Amino acid sequence: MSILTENWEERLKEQGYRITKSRRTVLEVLEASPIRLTPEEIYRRARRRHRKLGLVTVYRTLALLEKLNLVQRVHTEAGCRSLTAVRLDKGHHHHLVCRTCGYVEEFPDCALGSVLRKLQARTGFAIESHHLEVVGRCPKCQ
Amino acid sequence: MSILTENWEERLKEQGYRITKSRRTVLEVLEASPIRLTPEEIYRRARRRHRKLGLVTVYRTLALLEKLNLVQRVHTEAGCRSLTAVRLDKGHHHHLVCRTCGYVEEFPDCALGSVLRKLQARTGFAIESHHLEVVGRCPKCQ
DNA sequence: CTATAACTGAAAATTTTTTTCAATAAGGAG
DNA sequence: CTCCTTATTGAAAAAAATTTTCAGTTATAG
Repeated sequence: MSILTENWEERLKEQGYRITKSRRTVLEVLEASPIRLTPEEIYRRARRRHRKLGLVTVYRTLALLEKLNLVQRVHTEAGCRSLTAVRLDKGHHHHLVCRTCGYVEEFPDCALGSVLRKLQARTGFAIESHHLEVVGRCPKCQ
Repeated sequence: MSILTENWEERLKEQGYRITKSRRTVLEVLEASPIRLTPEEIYRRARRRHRKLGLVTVYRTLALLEKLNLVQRVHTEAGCRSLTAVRLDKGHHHHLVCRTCGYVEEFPDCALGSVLRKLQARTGFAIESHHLEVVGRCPKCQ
């Protein structure tokens, strides 16, 4: 369990949300998975622990966990439906994703500071954020 | 018109595809738009020039143009449905996107070479590609 | 323990995308 | 230019993904 998700209950409570079996289960499923999962996959896995769980609740829970930055969407050319748990509480990080099995690894360093400053100067944009996704094959899938 | 899209007809023909009014119109709509567009938006604009065009054909055409790298998907937190024309034929490039109006600007320099080499060495991944999206507010929207 | 407001599941609705299939049209051969 | 083959198209239907509605349930503050 990561630094971040250790205190997920507090995070929810702080904002007035309740701690429920559905939320706990969805988060546990994502935490336990080294690979990215779609809402449907999360639903199937979560139902093994929580029989009455509905797919709708999975969607709602994912939206909440995403808003609280406990969970993130993984963007790839194949689609942007799957999600992964946020494991580092370092704030800024990106994803290294295996094209074959979906394994996701976080990495904190992107060294884009100076590139973005130049880009901002050149274009006149007020740059607010950026999103980097690195795709390859993990050691097992090579 | 960009270097790339100047010879889109040849590109299609090379691969055995035909040049049709639908394909021409969809590509023209995307080329003429400084902002990213969803399939639905492309359909609405394209129909002004090509009345009988069907939404299905827009989807099929976009899939083809994407495969041929004449068009690209723009990924943002708000969703990954919209597309933009590829304007530079420099090969590698990324997108700077306005959060407010959807204006898209390409930029070629990401300076990630050494970061990716280190990442590959550290993780054992065989890194194949990466995707960077920078979000901000364009000069007009600030 | 109780009250209350958040949360839930099921069903239905909506939105997005894909498939099917008969009709049409692009473009090479002649 | 005309014919022929085959890619392409539009419409309808189907499938897939996501969201809304609503009545019943449950977490938790007091």
